[in-house]
Amino acid sequence: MEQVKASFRASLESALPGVEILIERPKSAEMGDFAFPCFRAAKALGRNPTQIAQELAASLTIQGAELKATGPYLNVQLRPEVRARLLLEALLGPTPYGSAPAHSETVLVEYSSPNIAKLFTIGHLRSTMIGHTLAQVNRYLGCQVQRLNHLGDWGTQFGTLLAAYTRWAAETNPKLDRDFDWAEESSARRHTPLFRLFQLYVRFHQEEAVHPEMRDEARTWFKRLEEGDSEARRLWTWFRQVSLAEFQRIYDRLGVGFDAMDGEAFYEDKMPAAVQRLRDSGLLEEGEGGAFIVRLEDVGIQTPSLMVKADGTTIYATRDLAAAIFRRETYDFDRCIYVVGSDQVLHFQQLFAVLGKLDPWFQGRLLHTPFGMIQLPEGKMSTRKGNVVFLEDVLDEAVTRVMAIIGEKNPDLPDKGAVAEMLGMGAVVFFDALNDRVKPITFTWDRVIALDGDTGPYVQYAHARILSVLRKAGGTWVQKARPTEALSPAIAAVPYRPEALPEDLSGLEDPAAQSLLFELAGLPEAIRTVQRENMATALARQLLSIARAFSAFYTNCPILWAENGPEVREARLTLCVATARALRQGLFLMGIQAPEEM
RNA sequence: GCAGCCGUAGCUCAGCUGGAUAGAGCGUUGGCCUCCGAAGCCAAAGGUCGCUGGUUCGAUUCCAGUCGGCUGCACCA
Repeated sequence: MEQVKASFRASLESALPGVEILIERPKSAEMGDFAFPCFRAAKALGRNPTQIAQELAASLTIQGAELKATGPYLNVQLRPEVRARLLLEALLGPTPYGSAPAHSETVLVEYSSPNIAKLFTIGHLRSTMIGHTLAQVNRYLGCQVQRLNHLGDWGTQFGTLLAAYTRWAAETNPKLDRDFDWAEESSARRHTPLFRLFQLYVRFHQEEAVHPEMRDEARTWFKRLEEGDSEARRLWTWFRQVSLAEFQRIYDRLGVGFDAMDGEAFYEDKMPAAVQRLRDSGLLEEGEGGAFIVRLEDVGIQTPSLMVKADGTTIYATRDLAAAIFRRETYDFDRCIYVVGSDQVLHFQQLFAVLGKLDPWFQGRLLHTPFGMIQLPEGKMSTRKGNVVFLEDVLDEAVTRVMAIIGEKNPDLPDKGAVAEMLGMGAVVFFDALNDRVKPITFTWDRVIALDGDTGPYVQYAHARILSVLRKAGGTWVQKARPTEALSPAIAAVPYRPEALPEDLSGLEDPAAQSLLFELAGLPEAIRTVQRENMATALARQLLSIARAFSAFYTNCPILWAENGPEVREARLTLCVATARALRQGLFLMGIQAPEEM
């Protein structure tokens, strides 16, 4: 495939010296495999693009392909059997399709980053899954990736929690004691210590609205924590432990993992040095009320970055500063991607500006990939106010709905629970990836857990149907579509195993088969788009196109019919194997599993 | 007030660094299971791409302005 493109390019370069050659991918298989728009050439030569296309079509030749001038476009259309041969060779041949050689670029992805002592809401899904996909795709494309979970385990919010706990823990619920065995009741989420802590947190904010003086109480507690007060530290450690146990269960369900879980507290002892560096470089100035700030007007940011509060304590900007400096020393990274909501764009602009002033090394290496918030139909979600949708409720509801459908359509399915879990996660996670990450999402159950149409289960269904055909085909067909080892979140790619191709591929001349091949050809580019744009949309959409093309192929081209002859059967089964692998690989990069039956 | 993001079919959204008839899903209407899984397939209807200018051979895409919506604007994260 790539050789054909290269030879097309070479022919064009010799025919049109001095003209920049940009080869595009046509919109559909009927137009061809490669397209050369002649507009630039026309401008450079001062001639009519349609005429140029016609002349080129007449004068050039490409082995195994037809050159067609369609208006101002010069299209290369491979002969069906050549196209099938080249693409299957690329998909199943000795070299994994679309992979890139490993290179030394080190990419850090900071994502998920939940706050300790709060429950995962549907809002946390976005950072977690976008980050996971970016980590997977960058690793797949050969980068050295470090997955960082910047836990929100420090800050004034802990003052709030400590104040709330010491005020009301005993009266609210005697069982919410520091010695409470959280494992005892962990099955009932609404009764876990984490949920009770969450309730205390909400209550404090409610009462604080009436009694503003309580705010000082929280601030004092945080100061005690920051100064190393033993009681504050002891409670903090317990809060953290309880929270992490809860978080881990959700990460396990989503198949998400991390290489480092250093939270904000980890950087606590690294902040003084960071602040001192700012001071030494003359960037730190005293602002209103005795706080210390870095002015950024000269780089177009009117709001200064506050680094030390008037009471001498730190702020999240200080911790992000220390974290970036630490990460430079630890990883010597080429890129650091912060997957954080779009409500924090200003914060990251400030942070990057401060770091850039402090050390030009940081310039161009830091990237904030913002994403839109999830809102409820009635407005913004607020943990403090308590009107939130918990992520685990959404995951559970998705699984429940899938179970109901399985009970109706495939009641004899073995291992229903595991399959329902894969499909439920698939629905929720795929939905998150489907659209541009910067756009806000209004949460409704039916949207987020849709199971028909452009959804994860649609792609999973196509995969399951392929496996069903391969099972019926017998022999080793199923093995060919299976990975060689169990998949885990720690690896970025489904293990690759080359396959020999049949001699005769005439069974793939049908337009539906050709169309499927065309969509499969688009997968590597979609994966590179994910890396370039730092969002999974292109990959999710390409998988849908492949699944759709497969469904059409499946209904139009009988695979197992004996009257077709063994050559046709083998060619179509081989295409099935290639499709199953592509779907499984693509879903896996997104953190979605593909069951063989559903 | 200043800054950023977003306005594409009834609804939810794609549209790849400007380019071939603007594409999907949901919903609506009508077809398709005595042959591989109907969680599916096929077809129809539905759009002056918010508005006005500008750049260009060519703008949904780039620029300016304008209207509408969302977000942020120092001691929360």
